[in-house]
Amino acid sequence: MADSKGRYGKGSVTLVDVAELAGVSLATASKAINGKSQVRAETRAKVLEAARTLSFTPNPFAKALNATRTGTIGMLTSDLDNRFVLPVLLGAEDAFGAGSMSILLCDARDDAIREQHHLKTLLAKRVDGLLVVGRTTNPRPSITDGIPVPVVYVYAPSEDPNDLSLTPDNRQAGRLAVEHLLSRGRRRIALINGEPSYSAAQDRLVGAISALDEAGLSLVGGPGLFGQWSERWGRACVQALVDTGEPFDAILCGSDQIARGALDQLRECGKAVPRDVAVMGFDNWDVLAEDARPPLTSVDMNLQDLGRAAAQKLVLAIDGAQQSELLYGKVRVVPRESTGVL
Amino acid sequence: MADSKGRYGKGSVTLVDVAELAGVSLATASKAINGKSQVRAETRAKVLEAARTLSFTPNPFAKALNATRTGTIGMLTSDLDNRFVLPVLLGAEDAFGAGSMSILLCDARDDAIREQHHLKTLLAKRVDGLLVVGRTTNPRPSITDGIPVPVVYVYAPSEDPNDLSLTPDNRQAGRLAVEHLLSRGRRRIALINGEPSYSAAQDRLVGAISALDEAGLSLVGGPGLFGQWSERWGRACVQALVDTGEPFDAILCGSDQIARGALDQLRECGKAVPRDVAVMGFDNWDVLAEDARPPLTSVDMNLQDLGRAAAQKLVLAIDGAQQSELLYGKVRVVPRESTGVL
DNA sequence: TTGTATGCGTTATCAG
DNA sequence: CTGATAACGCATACAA
Repeated sequence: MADSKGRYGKGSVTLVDVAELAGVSLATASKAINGKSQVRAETRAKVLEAARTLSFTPNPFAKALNATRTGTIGMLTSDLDNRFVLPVLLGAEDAFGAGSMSILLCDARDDAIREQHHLKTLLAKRVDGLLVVGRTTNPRPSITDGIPVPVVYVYAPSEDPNDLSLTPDNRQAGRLAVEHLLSRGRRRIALINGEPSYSAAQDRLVGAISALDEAGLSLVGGPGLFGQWSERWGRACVQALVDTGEPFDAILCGSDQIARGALDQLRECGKAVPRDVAVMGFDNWDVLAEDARPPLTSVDMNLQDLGRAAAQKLVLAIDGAQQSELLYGKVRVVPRESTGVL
Repeated sequence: MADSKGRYGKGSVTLVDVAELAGVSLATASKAINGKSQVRAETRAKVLEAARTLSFTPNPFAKALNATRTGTIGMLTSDLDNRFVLPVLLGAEDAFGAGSMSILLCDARDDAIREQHHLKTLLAKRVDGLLVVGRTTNPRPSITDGIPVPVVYVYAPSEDPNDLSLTPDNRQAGRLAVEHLLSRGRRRIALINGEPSYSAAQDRLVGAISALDEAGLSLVGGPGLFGQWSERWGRACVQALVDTGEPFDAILCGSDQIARGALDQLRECGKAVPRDVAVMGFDNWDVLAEDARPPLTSVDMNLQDLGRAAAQKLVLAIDGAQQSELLYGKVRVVPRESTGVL
């Protein structure tokens, strides 16, 4: 806060002012305010009262000069302009805010040079810890070496297994998706995947196949249907699938966007969803999923929880709890009409 | 940075260490590093060299203790979980980053209590200025009163005309949209609008009508087509429009989502786009617009530029340039196939 | 229980 | 040009 004149700096009220008004010494005022035990209750009350009437706010810089903690953490994002980092950011902000930590935001625009620069800046500002948020779930280079504070990697795990990373469980996502379709009585499932360079695409495929395996089934059209994360790709694949004449009763799509394309094309091909074909996607992007025709079943990656968990881990690490592991965030199926009546 | 042992605090290298190594006094070292003129070039070189070998980084808190500036600004968002604030955030981050200012991020979750709390926190951290980012373009309550630092409002302008606000020019957006359609030879234009409680919806309508007026035209179906920002609403309106039998050759949609719904329904009604009907939306949301069938013409609100401009204004204000006005950010039409061949 | 004195790392003001 | 030295606001060891 500021003084009555609404200014910082010279004009603002300091501990000395509070002490003066309370009629005690600087040291006593400090102890009273910081809840130290060696001060009479009565005195403490006086000080607190004085602090309140002056609307005293301790200068964080003077404080940080002695303390080891600064109460701020650095958030280093690779690409803010990405709808996946937003929920992570949100979750982290939520968790930190609850613990009265502030977050310093830096975005690297997916550029290593900028990342180095921002890293320097954050460390210069003496952040207590670092949260590194990736652009994809592909493992990314570690920055932990030589960094004097704890680092937690979210979304994109670190390549170094000695680091602490949190990433959504894409294998489990693939598995759950298939299990959901199986539970709806589907047996001939095709998978229209996204870009092969994304480990999310690969991992979901692995999960899906293993779930199918256990049921003695395999993917209609084969496991190699990689392409783009776009509606266009979804449409093209459905058309190709129909053209082959191979029967199928479900399409698992690598993303909600792909699923939207698939839905459109199925309609044009005269296939009813979910009667003839069940369709589901990944990400549970509400804007796309809820207004699809019919509303789209999707796997929610629980990104906000992931961000929250990462923040909590970081706080723990700052408090000295050394951890190094790769943690997988829980995911869940959100059923809607596209895979059958509820 | 940290010392060779990679720690902060007691272990880290200070200006004293640098001075010692360089064989000069503390004061001289300080001047040399801060580029003060009263120091021999030779001496300066020595100091700089020493600083480099020790990888000295000035302690920002000690610095801030004397200075009035802290080099950080507070960003107070109303709702991070909103795709419109992201570009604004990005632009601001970009502008601040270029000027070596850091941004402290706080999200109020659209809750006044939380906002007050975060405001307090930010001020306690002695931010040099505040950027308040709204959730919609509806004017929002001012927080400027009693705040000891400059405040700039982005996206949602302040209700107080004495504040400095930046908001996208929605009227101009409506006008440009209509002018674009007119330039494509369309004369019978309908407007499917979003929620009436959004001033964005109202302002765009005003702009559209005035442009039509000047051409001696008026909206097909009347100006009252308010509803939701959803595909569903777009579909419903198109159906209703077709049912009335009233002829139309263009549909201006309040958002890209609405436009997507409109496109879908037009196809089902056997209307070809853009041959029979031109369609355009607002926001230029790439994911929706580029993959639409056909790709959707849309008005880009230039949110990232808006954020950048706001950041620059804030820096100016921090430097003492008092300003108080409501600035409108430029918007632009991004033509795609849905309004005609290019 | 309270007060005094000192240090945290830097910048700024003076002398030299 | 350079170097002591006093702030800056707070916490804390130590003395009373």
